[in-house]
Amino acid sequence: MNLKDLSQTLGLSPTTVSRALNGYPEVNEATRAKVIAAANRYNYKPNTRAIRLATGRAMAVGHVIPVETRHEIVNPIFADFIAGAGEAYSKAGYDLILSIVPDGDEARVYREMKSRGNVDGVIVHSPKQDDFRIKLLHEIGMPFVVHGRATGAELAYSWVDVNNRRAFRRATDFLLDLGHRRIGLVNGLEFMDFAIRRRDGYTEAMVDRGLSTDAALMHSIEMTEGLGYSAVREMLALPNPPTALLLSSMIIALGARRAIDERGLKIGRDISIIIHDDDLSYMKNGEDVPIFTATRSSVREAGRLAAEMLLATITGTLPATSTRLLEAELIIGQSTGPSPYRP
Amino acid sequence: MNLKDLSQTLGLSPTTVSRALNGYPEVNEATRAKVIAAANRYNYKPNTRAIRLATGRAMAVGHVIPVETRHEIVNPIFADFIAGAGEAYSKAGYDLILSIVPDGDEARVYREMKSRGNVDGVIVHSPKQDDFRIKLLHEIGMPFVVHGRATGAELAYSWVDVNNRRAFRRATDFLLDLGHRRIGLVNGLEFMDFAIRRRDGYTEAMVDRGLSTDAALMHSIEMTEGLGYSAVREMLALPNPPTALLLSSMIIALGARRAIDERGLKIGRDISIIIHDDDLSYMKNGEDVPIFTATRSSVREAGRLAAEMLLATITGTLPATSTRLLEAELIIGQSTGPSPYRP
DNA sequence: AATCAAATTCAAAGCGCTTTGGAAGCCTGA
DNA sequence: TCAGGCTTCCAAAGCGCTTTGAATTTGATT
Repeated sequence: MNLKDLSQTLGLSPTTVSRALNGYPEVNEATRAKVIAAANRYNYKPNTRAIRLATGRAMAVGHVIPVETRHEIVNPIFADFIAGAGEAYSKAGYDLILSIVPDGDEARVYREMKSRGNVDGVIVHSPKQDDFRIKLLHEIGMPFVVHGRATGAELAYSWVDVNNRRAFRRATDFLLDLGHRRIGLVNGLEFMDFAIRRRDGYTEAMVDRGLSTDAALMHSIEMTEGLGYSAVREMLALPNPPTALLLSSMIIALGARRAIDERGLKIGRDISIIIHDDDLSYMKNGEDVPIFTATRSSVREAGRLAAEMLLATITGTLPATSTRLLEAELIIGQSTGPSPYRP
Repeated sequence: MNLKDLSQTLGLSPTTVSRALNGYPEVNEATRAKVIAAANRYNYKPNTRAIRLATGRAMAVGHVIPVETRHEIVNPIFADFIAGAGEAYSKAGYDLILSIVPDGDEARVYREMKSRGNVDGVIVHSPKQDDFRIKLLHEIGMPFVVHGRATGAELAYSWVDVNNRRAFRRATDFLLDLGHRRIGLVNGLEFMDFAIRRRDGYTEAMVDRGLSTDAALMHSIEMTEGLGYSAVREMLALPNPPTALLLSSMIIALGARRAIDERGLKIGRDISIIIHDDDLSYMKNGEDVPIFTATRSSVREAGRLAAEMLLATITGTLPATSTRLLEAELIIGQSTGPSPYRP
C-alpha cells in the first residue's frame, strides 16, 4: 500500500492525503480524520526512500567509529554512548548509521557521506588534540557534535563533554586530603583529549599543594584490563610505590585490582583507588554500595544529549556552536581510606 | 554535481553516463573511460537517496539490539560483533543501521522496517528459545541471519553460531580429566539459546562420567562483573565448594577472580577456571600467554561471517537457510591445574 | 444576488537516479 | 546496394513521495 493506492481508495488526491498525514493546516479536519483512519486500517507507512529523495533530507545520523588500524580496538564505551543516542534518534524518527572506519579512511568517509547525502549530520567520537575532523566537517558543511572536546581547534563547534579536568582535580584533592602524597595516575592515551584534561586536573591539584609529579607514577595506556594490570604492577614494584591510584576507567581498575591482589595488598587500606566511572550498563560499580570511589558520569546520558543537540542543529533550532559541560559526581566507595603513612 | 550535470558537461545522456559508471556492457569502452575520468575530476558521487528510490533497494542492513526494558543492559559483545559486520558492509557499499529497541517494541520495529523499506535485511541478535522473531521475519518476508540459534524454531533459517555445546563439553571433559569432580558453572541467562547449549554440554560431560549435576553449582546470571562475583562467592561458601569453575564470559571471570582472591585462593592451584572467551578487543585474555584456559571464538569474526551471509542472501546468491557452525578452540592457560583432591 | 476572501482540494512538477524500449550508426555478406 | 544484425547511444517513463501554484468550493459581506 503506497500513497497513490491509499489516495485512490479514499477518492482523494495524493496531495491531500500527504498533507493530512503530515499535519499540514490546509486540510479539513473531517477529511484528515478519514485519512488517518484509512492509513491505520491499511497499515500504510510512507516509504522512507521516497521521503528522503523528495525532501532532500536523509533522516539519518552517522556515527563514525575510528578503529586504530594498528590496535584494532573497539572502545567499549561506544556501546553505551550509542544506546543513549539511539533513544533520541528513534524518538525523532531518525536512523542511526554506524560506520566502523580504519583511521586513515575517515576523511574520505566523511566526504562521501556528504556528497552521497546518506546522513544529515554526524557525531564525532574520541576527539584528539587538534583534531582534523573539526576543520574538515566545517569545510564540507556537515553538521556535527563532538563527544568530548578538541583542544587546539580554532573553529567553534558543538560538543558534549564531561568536565574531566575538574573531576580529576577533585579526586586528587580528595586523596590528598586523606593524607596521600604518592598518587599514581593510570590514564588513557594522552593524544586523546579527555586524557590530557584528566592529567591536567591531577597535576594541577598536586602542584597547588606544592607537590611535584613523578613521571614514574604517571602512565598513559590504552584502556584494557591487561595494560591496566601491567601499569599498576610496575608502579607497585617501585622502591617508593604509590599509596593511592587514580584510574581512568573501570576496566583499568579490574586490571589494577589483579596487580594489587597479586601483591597481597588490600584496597582501601593499603592502597586507595579512585576511578572514573562511565556508568556502563554491563559494568556497574557495585549494585547498591559502590565498590570503588569514583568520579561518575553516565556516558549513556552523554549520548542522549549529544544526539538531541545534533538533531536540533540539523533542524536549525540550535546554533552549531552549542556546548554542554557535564559535571561528574564524586561517589565515595570502599576503595579509599587514609594514607597508611599518615603522620 | 549530479548525474544530469555530469552528463551535460560530457555531452552525453544521463543513461549512458549511468551505464558507464555502473559497468553495463552496452557502452563503448572509450566513452566509458571518458565518463569515469570526468566523474573523478568533478568528484561525482551518485546520490544514495536517489539510487535507493530508483532501484528499490535500501542498500542497508539493520541490527536491532533488544534492550531488556527492566535491566537496561547493553551486551558488550555487540560492539565487537558489529565491528566485524561493519567491515563486510562497507566493503559491499551497504550502510549499517543500528536500532536500540526496548523488548516489547521489536515486532513493531521489524514490521516498520519492512513497510518503510529502509533496510534490505536484518541481523537477529541474542536469540532466545522459541524466538518469535524467526517466525515474524519469515512472515513479513524480511531476509535475516541469526547470530546464534533458536532451539524450537520450526522454520529453517540462516544462522552463524559457535558450537557452544561442544565447547562446554570439551571444557568440562578437560576439567574432569584433571581430576575435578565438583565443577561449578556460571552461565548466562538460560532463556538465551547459547546458555542452554552450554549447560547441555556441561551436563552431558558430567553425566557421561556417571556424575550427577548439583543445582547449587549451576548459576544462570546476567553477565556482569558484579553478578559473577556474587555467584562465585556463593559457591565458594558452600560446605562442599567446587574445585573448578566454568564461566560463560570473560566479564564473569573478572568478578569470579575477585571472589576467589577475597577468599585467599589461588587460581590454577586451589581452583581451576575455564572461561568462554569471545576475544573482545578491549578485553584480551592475556597479550601473549593466555591467563585463563578458555574456549575461544572470535565474535568479531562471527560478525563478519553473518554479515557476508546476509548480503549474499539479499542478493540471492545464497539460500535463506545457510548455516555456519564455528568451533571454539580450547586454549590452555594458567588458570587450570589438577584437582587439589586428586586421589 | 453578486462579490471577495478564506478554506479546501487537486494537477503536475520535481527529487536524482535506473531502466525500458527504441533509434541511429556501423558492419558484414549476398 | 541493401537487408539484417551488432554496437552504441538516447528519450522518456518510472521509483513514491513532497510541494508549488492553481482551481474549486464555501462562507461571509454588501
